[in-house]
Amino acid sequence: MQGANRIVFLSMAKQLQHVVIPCADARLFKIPNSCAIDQILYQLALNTMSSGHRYGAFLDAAITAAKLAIYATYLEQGKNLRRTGLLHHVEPKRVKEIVQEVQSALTEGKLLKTLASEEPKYLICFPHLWLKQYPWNPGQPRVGSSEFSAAEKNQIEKILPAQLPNAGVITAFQLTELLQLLLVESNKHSPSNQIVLSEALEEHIKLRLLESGTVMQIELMGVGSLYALARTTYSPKDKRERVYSMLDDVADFFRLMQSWVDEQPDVLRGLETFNVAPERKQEALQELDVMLQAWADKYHQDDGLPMVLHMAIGPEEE
Amino acid sequence: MQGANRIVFLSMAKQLQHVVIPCADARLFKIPNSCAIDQILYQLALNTMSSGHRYGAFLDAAITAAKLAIYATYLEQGKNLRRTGLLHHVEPKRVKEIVQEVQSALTEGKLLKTLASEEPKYLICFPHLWLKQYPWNPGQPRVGSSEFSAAEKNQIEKILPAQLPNAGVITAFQLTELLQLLLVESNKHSPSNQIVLSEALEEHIKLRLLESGTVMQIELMGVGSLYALARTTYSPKDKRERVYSMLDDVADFFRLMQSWVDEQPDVLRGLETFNVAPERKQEALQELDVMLQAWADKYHQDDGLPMVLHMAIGPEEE
DNA sequence: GCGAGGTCCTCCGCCCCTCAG
DNA sequence: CTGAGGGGCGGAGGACCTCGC
Repeated sequence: MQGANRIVFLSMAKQLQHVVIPCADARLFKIPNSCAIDQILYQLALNTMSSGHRYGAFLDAAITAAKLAIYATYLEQGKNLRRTGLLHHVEPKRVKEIVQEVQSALTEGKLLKTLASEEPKYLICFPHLWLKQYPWNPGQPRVGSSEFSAAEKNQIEKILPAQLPNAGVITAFQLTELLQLLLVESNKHSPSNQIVLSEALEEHIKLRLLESGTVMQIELMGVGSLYALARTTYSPKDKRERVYSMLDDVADFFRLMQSWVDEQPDVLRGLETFNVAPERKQEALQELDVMLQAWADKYHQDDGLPMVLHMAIGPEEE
Repeated sequence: MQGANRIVFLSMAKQLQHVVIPCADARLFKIPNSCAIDQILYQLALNTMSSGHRYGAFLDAAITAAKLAIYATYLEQGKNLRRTGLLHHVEPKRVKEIVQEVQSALTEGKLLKTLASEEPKYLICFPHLWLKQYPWNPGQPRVGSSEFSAAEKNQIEKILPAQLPNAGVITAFQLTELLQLLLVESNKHSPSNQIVLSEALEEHIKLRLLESGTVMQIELMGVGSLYALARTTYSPKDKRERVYSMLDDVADFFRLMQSWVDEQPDVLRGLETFNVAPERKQEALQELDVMLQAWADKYHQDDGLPMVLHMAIGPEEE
């Protein structure tokens, strides 16, 4: 393995631009026999899972939400296990476990299995860990491993893109080590919910990192692969910012609508459906935008009650 | 059992107004370590489960949503089982099962476990079935069972509220029979997803019916209970209409925001935060309402493109 | 790389029962 | 009617392996 005069052939450094079928509306099919909640759940699942969360993580989050709902009922029903169980069709024994789990989360700070803000930590934190563990300064060889001769290292570097973060190029083994380390750190941070890095999980994470363009794979003919850090942040799509805004908006919109259902004062729901002439569409949207801002400005007063307004407008469905 | 001169004492006909702890914000606790998606899931769980859906039904719906997301990825990835599995950390074998399940739902019309499909039909349809099976006409005795003497029947009827649907009063046994029948009908309608009426499930449904005020229980001292239909519709809270509107709004708002993320044309997102003086609040909200309608009217044109606008405004969180 | 097949373990959604306060 | 035990079944998430293409 240790390179004598072995010839290192490099395939194109590829950023794994996989064939993505131009089937952008794959996700738009109508769910047969569904209601509004089903639609919302589907939207959530799409956003969650296509941003890199595991399938199981989404299910866990949904289960956690349901457990919290059970806990809320439990409190509302005067801490009556049996009754709560009956209302939700859950075994009283199970209700008790759930209540204890939620309580220990609320008081002792134990963590529930939520999506915990962000993308999976092992994806978000990965670039930072790499930069820390394998720093690189201009002038040094990128390839740290002693498996390669100076000539080989040179050859490898030639094929790398010009603009790379200041991080070393590492071997497959080192990559696995990094992932291992990441999980250990992550587990240290949250003592419950211990994750073990199974082979299956490792492969999943590697594919996510490659597919998102965070990591770049350099194939060496016959002797495995090297890996380079391509970006300092994990970002599955460049729409990231917009996706976050969307989810925040939806969550807060939901909260407001719930207040509206509960007939809280000072909450207004607006719903307008109408038809607009195509040629006046832009004009209309622009006028609305200006109008709203003017309205908010007009009534704004620094020491007043903080208010928030959410709005979305677009073509009607069907 | 068959009544001779047995004295039938009735406890107060009770509509089971159970003690509800004035802990209306039980459901408002902050989820530790959560993100927007977690909040949305929690809102969904609360609404789903407090409207009578089973705990397991919500989980099933979430699982179905995740399966659909997997199917979407599968299509996007050019029908590559292994890759899809890797991306979402699911066994390829499992992916295959999921794909087949979704496909047979889309093509053969097999039903997925959505909330709509399992919409507590057994709650919604129950009053109608009762009316059909045990009709009652003014003048007849309400109590059909031959277990009771005319005097006893009279005694029972005196205790009933004045305004009841035109349905007979039935025994516990007949109630169970009704539930049984309901499940059979429901299963006939959807050959997959067979539900069996276990004792636990029966108790769950009965409590839901009582707790929602759909059914009324009349306790006979020592000799079991009778049941009367109190309303012709199942409505857990009187907020039902508003809840539906909310969920529809949120789902459609979500759809529009998704279009905004994808930078579709003609989609506008609006977000305004500002402070308003308490004394001008009402004025401001009213002006906004009027302004929006005027705006929609101004640009409306019968043969134009159908557009929809969603808005919610209220106090900011915290 | 891909699909197809098999095996294992564990958790948990459900089902039922009893008994003491 | 409540809590607190008991026992049991089945499905499915998760992980592992080999084989043939």
